[in-house]
Amino acid sequence: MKKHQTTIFDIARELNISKSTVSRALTNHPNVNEHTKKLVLELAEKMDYQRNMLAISLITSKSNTIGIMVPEFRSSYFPKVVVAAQEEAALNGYHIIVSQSNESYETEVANTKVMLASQVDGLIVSITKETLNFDHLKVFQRKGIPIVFFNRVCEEMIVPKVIVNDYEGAFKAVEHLILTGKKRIAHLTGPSSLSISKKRLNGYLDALKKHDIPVDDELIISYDLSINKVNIYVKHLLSLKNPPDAIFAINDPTAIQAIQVIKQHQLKIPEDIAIIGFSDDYASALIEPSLSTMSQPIEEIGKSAIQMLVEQINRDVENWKATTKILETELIIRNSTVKNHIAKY
Amino acid sequence: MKKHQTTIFDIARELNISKSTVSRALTNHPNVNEHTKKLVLELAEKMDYQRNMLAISLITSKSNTIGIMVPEFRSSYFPKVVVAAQEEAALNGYHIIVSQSNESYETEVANTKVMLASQVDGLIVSITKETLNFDHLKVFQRKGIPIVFFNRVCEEMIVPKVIVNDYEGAFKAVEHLILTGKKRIAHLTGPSSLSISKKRLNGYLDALKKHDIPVDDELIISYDLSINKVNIYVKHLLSLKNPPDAIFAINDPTAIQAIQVIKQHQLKIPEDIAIIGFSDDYASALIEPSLSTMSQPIEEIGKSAIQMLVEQINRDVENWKATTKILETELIIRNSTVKNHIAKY
DNA sequence: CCAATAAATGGGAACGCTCCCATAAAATAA
DNA sequence: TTATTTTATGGGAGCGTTCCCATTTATTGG
Repeated sequence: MKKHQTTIFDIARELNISKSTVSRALTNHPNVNEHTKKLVLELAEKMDYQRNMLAISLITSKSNTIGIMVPEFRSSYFPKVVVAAQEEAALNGYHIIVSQSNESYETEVANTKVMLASQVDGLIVSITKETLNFDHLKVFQRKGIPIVFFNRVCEEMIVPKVIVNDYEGAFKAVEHLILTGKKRIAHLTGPSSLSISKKRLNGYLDALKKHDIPVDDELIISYDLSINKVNIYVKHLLSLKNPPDAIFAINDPTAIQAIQVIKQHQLKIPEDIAIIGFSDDYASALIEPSLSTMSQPIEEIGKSAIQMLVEQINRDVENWKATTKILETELIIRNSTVKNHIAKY
Repeated sequence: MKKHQTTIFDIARELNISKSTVSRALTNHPNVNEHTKKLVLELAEKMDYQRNMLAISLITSKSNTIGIMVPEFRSSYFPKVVVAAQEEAALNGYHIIVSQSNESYETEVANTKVMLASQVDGLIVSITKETLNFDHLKVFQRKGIPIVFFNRVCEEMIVPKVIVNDYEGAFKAVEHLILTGKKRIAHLTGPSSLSISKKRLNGYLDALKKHDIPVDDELIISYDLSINKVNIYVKHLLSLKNPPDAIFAINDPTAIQAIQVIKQHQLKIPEDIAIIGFSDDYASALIEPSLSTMSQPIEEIGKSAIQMLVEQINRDVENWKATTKILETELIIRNSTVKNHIAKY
């Protein structure tokens, strides 16, 4: 049980002045006697006084808190975004409260209530793979609390978004595989409810089309992103009568898992089968063989999302903007697609 | 600018009843007419009502917020702890606010003020490598706000702590190197201000002593944990007239970096030089050669810290306990110390 | 049918602070 | 010296709740 915390009233009593004067001294208000101010400041220090942001937030109806909602923390992607967002938020005088929904729609909805109750001034969110209904997020718009989406965005809501050019990233990844001579390229993708799945799939399809490679539905596997299932699907691909000579995985964890399976099958990477991922996770450069991938500017994503959110927070609801910031991806060639490639990084 | 948020007063006005009745309906108080309650609940739902935790926290002087202070987010260790802590906190009805001090004492002190102003109910903290004075943390004790340390603890403060058995972990790691036949074992350690550095160093020394291996100060390098400096020190070690045949690194990022350098020097791992780390980072199993390491129960650490903190929060200050929970490490043998070892994991 | 008890409701204070308005004290102008 | 401005201070309301006490309304017993 917390003790009584020193309040401006305690200081006022001690100094025999009014709480108003103490408040002024503490907030650097011009109308205070320098001497009084000094006394107050010294006593405040001595009494371990710390202003109660709860009370201030209540008055100003501004909590200086930004909520961050992410679907999971298993891959390194979301933790990295959160870290970058936290830093940028701090620079802007906000602190963050983070909720993670474990890819569950129900949890996401529940977390939404917590955010509301905590009086967040704004929200940056990446939805779960299950989220199809967005009423729980639209509440925020109605209440005049801005939202910025990143990575996994809601297409039907007209709000700011920060994404990477998934289509083009996928296109470049697949084209890279083609240019290294691969002809039967499989694609391990996520659920079609996520726009990133759709966009990356389209990039994949269009790259094949451009190079006149026929699309084989057998080689396109859409799964729920639970990493332990990758084994099954990769084994399945390898067991086809006409197996793929390359795999484009929707993200690096998937690709890394695929590499493990392929190594167990004694196949040579990239000669027998090449692999490319998406996101450039920390481990991708370290794994053997090192993983070619499309890098995303993850820190930039977290930072931009916060910046766009802070702008919205400071705007009246009528002046809300709904710009979508599209960041570019970059092809990182490593040994999983090109033997003995000397990596830039 | 946020709009006016629905309050119990708005609901009361609409229904022509008093705010007290609305409050009772909303909090499941026994003394409300079932019918009134139903009306209130329905209208609350319709008006997107959400209780204002700020106001409630102000009254109850309980914010249901736990502060987490960590020194950095570059290694995967602290993010993992934070994620685990967040989950456990949520289970206990708390949300967390995280601050990261970037290994700066000044920032740590500043963050401390934010925590206080945010009225956290408790704090779990791992100090920076620079922190030698603990006044900023002792304030919390005086105010009756409990602290639990983890990983990098403050020895002079008598509060609960969650650590791993660093001494024994180091001892086992070094003994493992000795048992694989290594005789000149270097140690890359952190600054001596951190108790983990001291304890791991002692484990290292005692393991050598037990096996009658002379200590060579030339082989013990203490550095500030900025990962880019590892290159310099490892190169230095390799250039010695009598270079080491093994390295025990204080943590996995250091070990991984060391592996990169050693590979550049065309030395064979583990034949020419073996490496062992500490913590079992995600990348350690994936790197080539895979890294032997002492695994720590990271999730367990975050979870325990929160549990111990919550217990303290619910106790009166006079009954505060100061138990130290020591978790065990486990030797994970991989290819950086034993050629072609079939890993358990 | 009226007193006594139970159930339901209303109103005020309080949490710690800021902000506005009123007042008091000091400094300047007439 | 008195009026006027400036500077410094005090007091009250309000932010959105909960909690306590008082009051009203409904229910039960004699």
